[in-house]
Amino acid sequence: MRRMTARPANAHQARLLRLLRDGGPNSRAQLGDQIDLSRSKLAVEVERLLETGLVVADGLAASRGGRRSHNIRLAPALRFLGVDIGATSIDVAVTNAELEVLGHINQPMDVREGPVAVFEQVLSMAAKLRSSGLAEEFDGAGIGVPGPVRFPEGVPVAPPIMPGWDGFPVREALSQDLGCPVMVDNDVNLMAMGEQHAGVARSVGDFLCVKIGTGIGCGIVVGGEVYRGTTGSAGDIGHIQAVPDGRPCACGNRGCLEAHFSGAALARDATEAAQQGLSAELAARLEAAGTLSAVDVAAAAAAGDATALALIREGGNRTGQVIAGLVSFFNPGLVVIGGGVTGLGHTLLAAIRTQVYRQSLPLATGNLPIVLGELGPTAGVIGAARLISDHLFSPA
Amino acid sequence: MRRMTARPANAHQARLLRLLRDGGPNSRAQLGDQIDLSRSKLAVEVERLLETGLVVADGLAASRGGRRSHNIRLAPALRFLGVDIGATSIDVAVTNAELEVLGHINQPMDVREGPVAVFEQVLSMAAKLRSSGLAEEFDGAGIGVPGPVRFPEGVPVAPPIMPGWDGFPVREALSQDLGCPVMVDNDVNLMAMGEQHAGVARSVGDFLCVKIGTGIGCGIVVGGEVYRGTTGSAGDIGHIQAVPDGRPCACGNRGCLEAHFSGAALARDATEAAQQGLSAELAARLEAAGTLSAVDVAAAAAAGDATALALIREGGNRTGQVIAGLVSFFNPGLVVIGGGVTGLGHTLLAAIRTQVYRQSLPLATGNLPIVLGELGPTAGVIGAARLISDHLFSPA
DNA sequence: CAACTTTCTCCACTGAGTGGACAAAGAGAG
DNA sequence: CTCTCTTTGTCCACTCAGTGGAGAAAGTTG
Repeated sequence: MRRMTARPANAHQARLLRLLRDGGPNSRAQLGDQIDLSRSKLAVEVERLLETGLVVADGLAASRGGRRSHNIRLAPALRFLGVDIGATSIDVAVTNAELEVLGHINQPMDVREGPVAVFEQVLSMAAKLRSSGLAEEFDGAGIGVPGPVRFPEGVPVAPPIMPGWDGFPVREALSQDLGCPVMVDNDVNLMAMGEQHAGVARSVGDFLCVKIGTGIGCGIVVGGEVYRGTTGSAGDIGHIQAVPDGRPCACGNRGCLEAHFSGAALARDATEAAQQGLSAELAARLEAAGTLSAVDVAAAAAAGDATALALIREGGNRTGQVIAGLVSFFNPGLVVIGGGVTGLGHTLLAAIRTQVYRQSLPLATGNLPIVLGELGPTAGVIGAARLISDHLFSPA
Repeated sequence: MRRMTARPANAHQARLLRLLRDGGPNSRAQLGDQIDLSRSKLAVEVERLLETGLVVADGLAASRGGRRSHNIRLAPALRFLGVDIGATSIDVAVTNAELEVLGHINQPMDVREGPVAVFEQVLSMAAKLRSSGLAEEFDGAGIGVPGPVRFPEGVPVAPPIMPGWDGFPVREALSQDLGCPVMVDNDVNLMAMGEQHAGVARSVGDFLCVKIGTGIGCGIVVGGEVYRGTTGSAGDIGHIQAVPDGRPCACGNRGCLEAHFSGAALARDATEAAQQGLSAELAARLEAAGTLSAVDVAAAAAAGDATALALIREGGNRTGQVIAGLVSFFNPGLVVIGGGVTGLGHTLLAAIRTQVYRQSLPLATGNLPIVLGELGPTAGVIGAARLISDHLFSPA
């Protein structure tokens, strides 16, 4: 089953694998410039990696005025599977060892159906990708779930929106089914890793990645590493109080951010507004579809509907207030906004920025970019692939 | 001048020095159990440390059924200076290499007098400790200032309550004056390091340390290391909005936590209450002293004054709400409450606990102790000594 | 073809670290 | 007191990671 039987034997080899993953194919000489090793030692370690098959030398590069270099690259047949389980859909992608997405499919789904039903879908999607010729087998898989995870074991804990998943051995089950190593993490953390690897957060050490979808979560990256907290629930900002004595939330409290702004809350507020006759635009869409979603609000806003715009702005203000607090506390070098609601675009971003720049101190905001994620739905799957590759490209 | 000329030559030696600092005197055999080195190699490194004089072997320990062991300990003459500059007072202490406080003095002061005047006081306090025979010279000094610091350079940046300190080269100036290496940090971070080294936070990897004094700040420890943020302002929670459209704050905004609860805010509110005739107890104290401070409120509360208790409770609730948000976000393993206002004791702690346990999700609070710091004013100076010893006990 | 670059390989040498043998020094049993 | 066992510390030969220099291989430029 499992194909990538070899693992780097020491820290040098792990380092080399990551350099090749992040920097693409390279000559020995170029690798030598990026790693603190003599040419001799480097050659030895590369040789060993070639023996294991993790790395191949294919062809000669063009000369740069001297002897032509051998191109060293990660084994081109290596394949990682990235799975991003949201509240209402599944994303599955195949990547090569450089974490480039070779194929990506998406399906609607409801997490509340429980892990067994969801895994069936994931496996059939993986099979579909495999049968399309993108991969024979997978060398590793990363998977994100929309709730807190006990990271070392790869098991969800007390996930509010995923009844039936509590304690389910996701890592072990999927590893059995796929016949390869698996790592599990919170979906928000994977989005952060994705934007860090291939998106807006490259070369930023400390940043926050706020994902606004059905719920709201926040990935925290400290010194280039995802911070998960003591019990794996770090970044769970959806239940921070945004409005004193505000709307009741599913968690039992009142005024939680998530109760006031999220995909679900926005749909609810838009429906209310339509029923109260506040917006002809929204009412028409409700009439047509029978139900409203965040996408409808985005469309209405794009069409210039004042009510829709006001809803987005208010939600952005709430979110911005909470983020302002987090910025004061955490002093990040970057804030990334992502998730399904980014379809709301710059109206949302402007509202968030206004609040943060107004409320936080200049020292924290002076040089703080607040930007939309640039990878969209691929952030999660790339992050998932990166998670497992980080694991496999570390000393055994 | 400088006495501790030697520094550990490699990571092993640094590790050994820290083991001896944190675990006290030890035999070679016991050290071997705590470090991943063969006895032979260990003996070599210990021998080298003995040669440098950083470490001494004095006497034999009692036998445990075999050959008696030599006691290896850090040079008993090593002395660190810990300085904690608050808004209204200075704490200075001398410690030995194990960071035990040998002498500690405190003086009232006003940071707004500027760095030159304050440093004069610090130096005279240090001289006093020296002349009392506790130290001949200092091998290193750590200093905490009540504002953000550019850590690598040891320079305060844009400190709101310390006009005149912005950009002042604290590290370099003090190093010149004392003739020893100096490290500078935010006072709150030092308090966190102190409680981590010798207080309630031993053996906790991720925790928050909230210091409520003239202002409010929060030390953040991630994986045993202080997290300082991108510009050194991490943990600056005093200006998180606690009350929408609340009291005006010195920073220009409204409703900042610090404007509603802090030593200064409490004094102001108590004075108002006394003048409005809400509390005979507070009015009497105001009459007697001409002015009220947080200490008066604490005393009135201890005497059972309802108004004072209400003020403390309300402040605790505000603070607790903010901390609840931080707990959701950061998912710490411990929250420590410290600073001058801890004199308010369990009324304050109870209010904070109530808010946090009520508002944050069970997964984050399930096993979360919220406790008062156990070191009081020595936390800062111990943290300062630890800061410089961490620096000196690292490979050169 | 000569001169110069760049890349890669080979090899002798250094030095960190290991593990086992053994010496030193004590406790406890008979 | 002697013998055995335990604990601590020292010594030494050996392994292996890593270095740096010499030089071969394979180009470009003039």
